[in-house]
Amino acid sequence: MGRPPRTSRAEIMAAARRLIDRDGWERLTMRRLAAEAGTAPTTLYHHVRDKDDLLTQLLDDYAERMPRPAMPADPRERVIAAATIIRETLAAWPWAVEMLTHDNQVGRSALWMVEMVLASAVECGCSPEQAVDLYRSIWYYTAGEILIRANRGRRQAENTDANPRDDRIRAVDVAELPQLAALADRWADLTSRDTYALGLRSLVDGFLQTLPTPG
Amino acid sequence: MGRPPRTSRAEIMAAARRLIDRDGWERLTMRRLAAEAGTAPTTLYHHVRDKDDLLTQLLDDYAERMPRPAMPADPRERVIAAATIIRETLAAWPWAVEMLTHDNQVGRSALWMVEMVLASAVECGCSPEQAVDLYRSIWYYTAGEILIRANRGRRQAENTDANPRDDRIRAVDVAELPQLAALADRWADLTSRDTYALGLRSLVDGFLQTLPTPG
DNA sequence: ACCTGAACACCGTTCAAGT
DNA sequence: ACCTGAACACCGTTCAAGT
Repeated sequence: MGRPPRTSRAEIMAAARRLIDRDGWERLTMRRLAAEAGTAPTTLYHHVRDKDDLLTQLLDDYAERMPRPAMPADPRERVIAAATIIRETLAAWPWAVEMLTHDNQVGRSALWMVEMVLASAVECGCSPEQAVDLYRSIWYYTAGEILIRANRGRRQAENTDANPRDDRIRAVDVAELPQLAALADRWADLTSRDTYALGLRSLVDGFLQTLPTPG
Repeated sequence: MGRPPRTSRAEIMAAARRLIDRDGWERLTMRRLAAEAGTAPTTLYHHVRDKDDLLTQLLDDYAERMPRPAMPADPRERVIAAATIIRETLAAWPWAVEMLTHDNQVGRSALWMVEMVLASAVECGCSPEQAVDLYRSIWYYTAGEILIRANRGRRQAENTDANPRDDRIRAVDVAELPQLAALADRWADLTSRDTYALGLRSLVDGFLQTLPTPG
């Protein structure tokens, strides 16, 4: 029962996706993955170099599935739109961001979005160098937003009556920290709103405004 | 030899700091920490609830050591200055950011910096809600920058001749990705520059510019 | 060629037992 | 009260042996 390859790369990847979607990204271990794929843990090492290699391949596969919707004609709006797609794609799979900050390569199949930001920025009047600077600023902002938001969600799930975490904000010294004290009650609400678009637009507008207007 | 407490919280924290500074944040384990502190791993659990608790205490201690330099008079410059201090403080200890995105509470002793941003933003003409939005945008940008930069450094160290990682950018399709192709040779240089201040200023300027000018 | 069990060198944490 | 060894339930990875 078994001379032809019984376990394929595709099967392993599919099992990994199932595992992540069902149990969460942090529960993906080689041993559990092997169980999910129906093989021995050691067999996996015939198809991937190590766990890092597995994750990289997983990420590339995911990036390939990313939608490539039509882009607005206005270049500035195109920068915004491209960033928003990056953000929405990654927000749906926040583990990918954790991966991206660790193995910081965007993956071949996501490069078209980097290109989109760069080309649009140049159309807005940026030099190539400035385009890279803008792209990097947007990426920092986006990666930070997703990471923090993802872990916020996870923390909220754990935040039972037994271990409340917001006491620090609540018990704030009114004299020394008046703004925080005044906002303490509304802090949870205020920080749970989605303000990604607002900050993104501020960043892009603020960056482009320093350039000489074309024409 | 041993009825009075031989191991104190302070000793454990000092050992943890030594371990992190010497071997790096990812090498901090309960077992290694115990060895460094000269006790049994199980003894640690008398002084901290679990590893997460240890890290939180470690972070609070660190935040307390943070400098509180004089702030500029101009409120907009104060926003910039406060953010820059956050960034510089955390950049010196990047593991803290990783911690912060996981256990997303700034720590009591860092709250004065949040207050600084909020109060300055209000002085710039923000409503309290807008001040929170600006603070959050800045925090996303800052956290992302530090995380990505920290892991960039780590990756560079590992990037031997044997496993080059920049091939993706180099082997880019000139027809489909012209901007990237044109920048390929300079990509490493361009992305290693420190552009934190530039992006921060863009973000703050872009945000504040949408407000009605006071006076 | 492909798969496997046993083994190595680790983790965080609990708990009954020691002083 | 404070500390401890043994143990539990895990990790990623290697390697010699099996079909």
